[in-house]
Amino acid sequence: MVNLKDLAKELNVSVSTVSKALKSSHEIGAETKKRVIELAQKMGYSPNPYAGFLRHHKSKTIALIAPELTNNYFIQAISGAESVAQEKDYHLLIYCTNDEFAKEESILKHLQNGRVDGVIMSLSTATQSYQHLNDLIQSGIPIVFFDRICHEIETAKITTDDFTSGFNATEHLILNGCKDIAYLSISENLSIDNKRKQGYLEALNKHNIEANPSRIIKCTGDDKYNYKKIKQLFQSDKIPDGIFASIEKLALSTYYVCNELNINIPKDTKVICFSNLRTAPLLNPSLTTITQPAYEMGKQAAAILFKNLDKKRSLISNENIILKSELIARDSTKK
Amino acid sequence: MVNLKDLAKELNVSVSTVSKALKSSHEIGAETKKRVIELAQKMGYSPNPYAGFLRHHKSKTIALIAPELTNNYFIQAISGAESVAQEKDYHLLIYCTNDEFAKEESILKHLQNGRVDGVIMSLSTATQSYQHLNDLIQSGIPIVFFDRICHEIETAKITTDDFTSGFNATEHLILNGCKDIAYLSISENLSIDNKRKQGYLEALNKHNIEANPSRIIKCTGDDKYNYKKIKQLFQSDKIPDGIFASIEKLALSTYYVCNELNINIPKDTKVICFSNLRTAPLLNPSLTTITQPAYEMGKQAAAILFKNLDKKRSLISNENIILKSELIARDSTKK
DNA sequence: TATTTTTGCGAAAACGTTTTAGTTTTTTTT
DNA sequence: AAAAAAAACTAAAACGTTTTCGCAAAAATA
Repeated sequence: MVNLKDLAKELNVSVSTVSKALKSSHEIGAETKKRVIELAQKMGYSPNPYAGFLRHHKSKTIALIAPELTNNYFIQAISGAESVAQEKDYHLLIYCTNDEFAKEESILKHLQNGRVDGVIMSLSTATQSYQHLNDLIQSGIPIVFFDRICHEIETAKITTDDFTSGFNATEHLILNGCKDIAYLSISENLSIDNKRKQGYLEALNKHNIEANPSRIIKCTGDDKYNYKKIKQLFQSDKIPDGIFASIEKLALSTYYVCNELNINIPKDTKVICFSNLRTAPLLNPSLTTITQPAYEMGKQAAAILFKNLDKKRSLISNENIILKSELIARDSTKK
Repeated sequence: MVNLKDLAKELNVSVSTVSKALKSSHEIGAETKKRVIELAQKMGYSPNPYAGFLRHHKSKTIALIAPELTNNYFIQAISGAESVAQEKDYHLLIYCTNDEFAKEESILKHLQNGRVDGVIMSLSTATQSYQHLNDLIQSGIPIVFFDRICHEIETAKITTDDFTSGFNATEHLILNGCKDIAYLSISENLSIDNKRKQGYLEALNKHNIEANPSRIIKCTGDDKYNYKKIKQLFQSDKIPDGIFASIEKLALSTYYVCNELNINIPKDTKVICFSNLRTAPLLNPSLTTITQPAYEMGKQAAAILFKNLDKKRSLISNENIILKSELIARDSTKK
């Protein structure tokens, strides 16, 4: 790997001359500049990013932390963030917490030493304390949250209109004839889950349907467990005539359960869920979804982070950016 | 951000003492070690990764370059690589080429300065020359290829048994009654595509079916274009009774076309494809797939890269690791 | 007790940049 | 012609580590 010293020696000039020539400083004569630039080109010189860091303390790198990677929502968000990073000539580190609090803590601790200039993240479902987040921010590294945000921390947060979407989803089921709707919850720790649930409750309330606490099913990150839980739901005397799944995989588990138990969707029970599944129209039956603008959310999260990185101060002021989700009605909720 | 100097000043010892104490060097007395470690803990010291790089020239970072991110195969592979990186205490940079050659070139050029210790990559469909790959390797940064590999470069390559799988897929269609099978090709530049196609041709040959060149449909990265091309195929006088799609999205386009044209799968035409779609069993009809062990491929690619990073020399010796794909028969190819 | 060895620590160089503060030479101004 | 200013370049410090070398004091050995 060729460095400034190599170039300097070859040209019989000093290292500082080479450095300045490459930055086209006015201190260097036209002739010298030309020679330096040509040789640098020829020898394939590229400044060492880590040496540069030591001077100006900018790593040109950001991190994105997600609870899962193999998830249609997150991968689209990552893709959005990646596109902005690439455009800004930044580098993007990816970390996955696997929805484990310990891993989330450990990852954040590893980032406290200046490896990255900023962080974009979505909380793990297991996260209930926020010390690790505050620590990172205190050490001068800003965080922007998206989707699974942390209200307790002052910074920018990108979400969708979860309450409204939860309300609309539930009302959509009601308007299609559902009277006994179950809500599949992913985690009480998550604000998005709570908002969606509140929308659900509000819609029931508006339509004078009494909310039944036993119809709020607490699911987890474990597919097997969820499957069992949902199966129980459909093996009881009275099965719900509508399912509102807070996240995609809970709806898919519902599909599998209904397949096994020979329950017809949408005749016996209707299903709607938050989802970024591209094959939703091709499912059997096609799945009614509330689709979040995941790619756009990733883009905006990155954009707002970069906007703040340009400033001096590392604290990002509190800001809630709320994008709209789209309800796409398909056969799984047909009357 | 607290550094060694801060700790040294606070404890009235030298910087080198602090450094050694933290590495638990035998040169430092037990008492001093304890004081240093305790203060470091208290002040939240974490060594600056970039300063360290300058000494030992290890960035503890690798890059993964993929042609797309929003793709079930690649995201699983990324997830596999991420898990290994995290286990090895490495950091993973993600880059997406969008299947553009220029972007692939530019990304690789940006990595030549030592930002990463190694690269895991899958070629863009547009890549036909390999200078940029050789340049990177020449500059001391090893590359491991997975799936969309480059035969022309000596290094480790992780693939699946594409020829055999292509053969099996085609034979599966034939055994289910297909006599006129179209192959949807994604790019002639890609070795995986060629291998799959050869498997297809070999199966036809074995079963005494004459290969028809017009049944090899050259698709691209553009969904709209592919849709049109496939639609044409199904609007001709004689439609194929079997479709073997080289990649997932071409099968999905086929589903959409058949939906629109009211062509019944599997009655009118059967469909099989390479796919890592988790909802394949839930599609209408459920989709017969050849599923690659994507997560495992990502893991192995990372593992073999790390194994070589431990060694001194940066050249990875030629090695072809071939994993098995699995054909999962579902309704889309039912007799 | 005199000598050697060990222990515990510090000074300084090195990694590859950038930047500040010179220094020399040339050019311009008075 | 003397003084000032500008141009073109260099030396050296700095960023935060690690590591080599050196040195003094203490401990072990002769």
